[in-house]
Amino acid sequence: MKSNCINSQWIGKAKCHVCEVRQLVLFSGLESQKLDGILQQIDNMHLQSGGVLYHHDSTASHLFTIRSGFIKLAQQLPNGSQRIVRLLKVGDVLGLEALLGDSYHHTATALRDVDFCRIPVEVVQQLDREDPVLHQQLFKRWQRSVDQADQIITEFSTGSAEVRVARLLLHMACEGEKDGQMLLGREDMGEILGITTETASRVIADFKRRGLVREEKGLCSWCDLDRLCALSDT
Amino acid sequence: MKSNCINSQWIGKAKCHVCEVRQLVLFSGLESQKLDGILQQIDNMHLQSGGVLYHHDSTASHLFTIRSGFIKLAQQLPNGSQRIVRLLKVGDVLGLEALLGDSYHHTATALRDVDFCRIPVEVVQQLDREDPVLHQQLFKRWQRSVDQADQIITEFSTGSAEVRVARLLLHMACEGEKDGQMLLGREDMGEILGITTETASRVIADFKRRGLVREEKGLCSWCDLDRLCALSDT
DNA sequence: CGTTATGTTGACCTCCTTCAAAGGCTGTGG
DNA sequence: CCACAGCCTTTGAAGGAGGTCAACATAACG
Repeated sequence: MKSNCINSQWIGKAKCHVCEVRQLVLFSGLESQKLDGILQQIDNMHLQSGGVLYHHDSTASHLFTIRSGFIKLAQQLPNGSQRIVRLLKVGDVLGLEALLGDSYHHTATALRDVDFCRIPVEVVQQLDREDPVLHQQLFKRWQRSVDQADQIITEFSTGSAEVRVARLLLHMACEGEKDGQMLLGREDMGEILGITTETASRVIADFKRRGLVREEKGLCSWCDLDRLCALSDT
Repeated sequence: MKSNCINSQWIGKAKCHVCEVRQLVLFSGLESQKLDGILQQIDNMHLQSGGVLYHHDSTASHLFTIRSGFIKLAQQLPNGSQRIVRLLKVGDVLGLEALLGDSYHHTATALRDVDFCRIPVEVVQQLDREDPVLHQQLFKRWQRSVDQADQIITEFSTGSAEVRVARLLLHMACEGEKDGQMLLGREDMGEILGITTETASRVIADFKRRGLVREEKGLCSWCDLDRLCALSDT
């Protein structure tokens, strides 16, 4: 077990130059020789569904980049419940606030088994000073966080429950892996969409009856993108 | 009239070294001599309530920083209505996406008369390359955008209408000017909180009857912070 | 095989939306 | 100065969507 990652499993040192998501991840713009120097500081790790990468308010010492799987960022509400504020997938970076010396602003939890790289904040800070390419990459990642938050507001917190669920399914279908997109648990759906677990369940069950989606052990084996799309901008 | 700012009024060249919000705005960390060189490129402008700083999807050629007043950032929804995704006040920076060569991601509108500075993106890009202090400032501004978006999700898009309105009033009271905080129009409230204009009106009217707030020509002349606070984390 | 977590469904009731109309404030023109 | 238009706020009535609470089903697991 490593600090910061609770119950995560260490896989090995990062191999960014042969990484299949090279085009997506943080160091995609760096030249190979520059890259080699820093690889030994980056850990390639695995965490199973439900595992926590970091907790809200804990000291932010690393940035993370997702190699496979999904991660949710959640914040605690004053009344005790929690709200999911971001849904992250392959190529996304989390923990940028570490660069400012802040504590983490969210609790990051794996929605299914994830592979990710864990990068010490000092490594990124140093590269940021030296390399204008990474520098610009960081701007892009930050902007991406903003855009994703805006999406949660406009798509997932606006409109009827039915419409929100339809948008979420479309989102997962587009962003998801090719073979059978994952279907979120009803509770997670509720916390993303600002509705109750029961309502999420009712809508999904209704969609299944209407033949809009088919579910096979937690996976969405098929869904009618056209009709969902039509629903989503009502 | 200047490009990008519709019906805005030009006041003069920026005088960052004597700016009363110096501590807040983007260039607060720069040394004076460095500052002098760039001031002639920064315009100090005024826009009256309802005026538009920039439109969604228009070419992003400037960043903006607010010297006084309030600005809302809104996005169009597929069905035609709009949703406010951010509420900006003195010291906040908007239009950061310009640094990435994007178009603006929102429409920025003055909620009341605003003074702001308009900075060409090239100026910031150049300083960003030369000055590590500004560089770090930009990270901070981007993170602030993220935090503000998260706040819209957790505080303004979660809970009952009453609770949301209470949180919004508290937000305006804390962030607002000292002498009589402004009260938003009911339509704006609705678009921030994800409720209808009528519901916003009903809640405010009810608050007034219960003695939680007093309104005098668009200004909130008084409000019971304690009771609002108690309401807000229900 | 009981236990626990998760999904589904029903009944009821509350809160919010919708549609409609009336009241108030401001600015404009006669 | 008054009348009127236009905009925003307020209020009412009705209906519906979603929340709440509870029961039951199902699957995973020790």
